[in-house]
Amino acid sequence: MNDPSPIRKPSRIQQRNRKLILDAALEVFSNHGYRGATLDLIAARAGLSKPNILYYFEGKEDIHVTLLNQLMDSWLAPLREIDPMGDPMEEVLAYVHRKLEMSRDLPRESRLFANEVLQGAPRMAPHLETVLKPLVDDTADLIEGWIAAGKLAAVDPRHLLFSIWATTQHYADFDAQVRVLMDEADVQEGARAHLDMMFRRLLVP
Amino acid sequence: MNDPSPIRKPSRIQQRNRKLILDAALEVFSNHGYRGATLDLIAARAGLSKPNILYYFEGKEDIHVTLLNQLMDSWLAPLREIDPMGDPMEEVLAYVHRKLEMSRDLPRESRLFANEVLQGAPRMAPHLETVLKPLVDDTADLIEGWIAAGKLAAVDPRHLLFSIWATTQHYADFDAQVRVLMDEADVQEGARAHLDMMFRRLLVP
DNA sequence: AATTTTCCTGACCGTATGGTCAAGAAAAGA
DNA sequence: TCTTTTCTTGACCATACGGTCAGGAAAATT
Repeated sequence: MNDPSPIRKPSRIQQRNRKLILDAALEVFSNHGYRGATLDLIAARAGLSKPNILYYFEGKEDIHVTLLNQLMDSWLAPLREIDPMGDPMEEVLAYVHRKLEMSRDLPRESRLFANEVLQGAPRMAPHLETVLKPLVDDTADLIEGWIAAGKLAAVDPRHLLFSIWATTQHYADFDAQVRVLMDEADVQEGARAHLDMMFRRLLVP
Repeated sequence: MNDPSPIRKPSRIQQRNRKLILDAALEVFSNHGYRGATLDLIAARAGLSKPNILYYFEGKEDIHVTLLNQLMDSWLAPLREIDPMGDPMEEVLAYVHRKLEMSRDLPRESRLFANEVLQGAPRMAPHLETVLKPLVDDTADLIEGWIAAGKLAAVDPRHLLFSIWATTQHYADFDAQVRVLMDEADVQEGARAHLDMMFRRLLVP
């Protein structure tokens, strides 16, 4: 009479190996896309055998979905941090800076996300609808309130968010191109100054 | 004594079928990425048999590279159209608008390019170096000249280009996400107004 | 120590996929 | 018309890949 789904806290080995696998998978998926990634590659990078990978996850898709779910949280955190009580201009600019820092510190996550959306978000559509959309709707309302209060120039909040996402993530997603075109060592600082100026000028009432 | 590489003008059948194949391949590569695309899919979409595909192209990679090479031209055309004799502000804004229109009219090309660069541009690095970089260098010089003449605000020309590319291509590359977040019918017009305002405010001296 | 549970792997399987080939069908050239 | 060249395909091949399984090793539990 075995319990079909015994709720057991994961052992130390389980925690370690799942982490190893997810980290390896993030590397591989973000570099090769879903189809380009192979279990053998993930296994090799994780230092585990392929059957052992399948012991911890149900399959390739399970790993991918797990990564995407984890990603969503850390990905949207900066958006949730916007303080409705703060100064509108500074809140938005701080958000831009946080997103740019994420692009530098978590480029694999950015590329994983880009890959998924680029293919039409086949494994993430529900999450976009249930998690991202409500948050964006709230943020749009907040920004519209700030605009109505005369604190920000009149812009479409959604197009503003698109611009912020596009410009900041560009440095992670199109890194290969950026590196060809910029010899400079400090791309990050140039980007920071540029985006700060761009969004400041856009939003000043 | 057969000439090993007889320079023959392509027959009508050859022209038609190569076009069919490239169009089908563009569709498939841009939707599934390089690894996700299969010759069977391309063949089915082109209405030809798989061996026939291989009669016209040496292999999968050959098709992909051919597409990328063709892409580069049409992709950079709007940049070449910037007129050094024109009004700086209007030239840059016209470029933004052209890029946005391309994003709407040629989304497959945009996604093909994005896919390739996302994976580190493994099949396009030479082209970026030899074709894109010189053009960007020239354009950067042009913009710096305009800035020095007091016609535009002082911005880093390369970061400006990144911002233009990122924001305009976003509507093609992240279409799946845009569609979730915007119920509106006319995303294009909203984007046009938004980007016009953003870059105008950024660049006004 | 004995037993149970968890963890791990070599060998294997079915399918998908890029690519080949021999030979026939259709155009083009004479 | 006859011949040559171009075009087309069904059948086939080798490899890669996601996934399975039986059984052994290592931990944990008793």
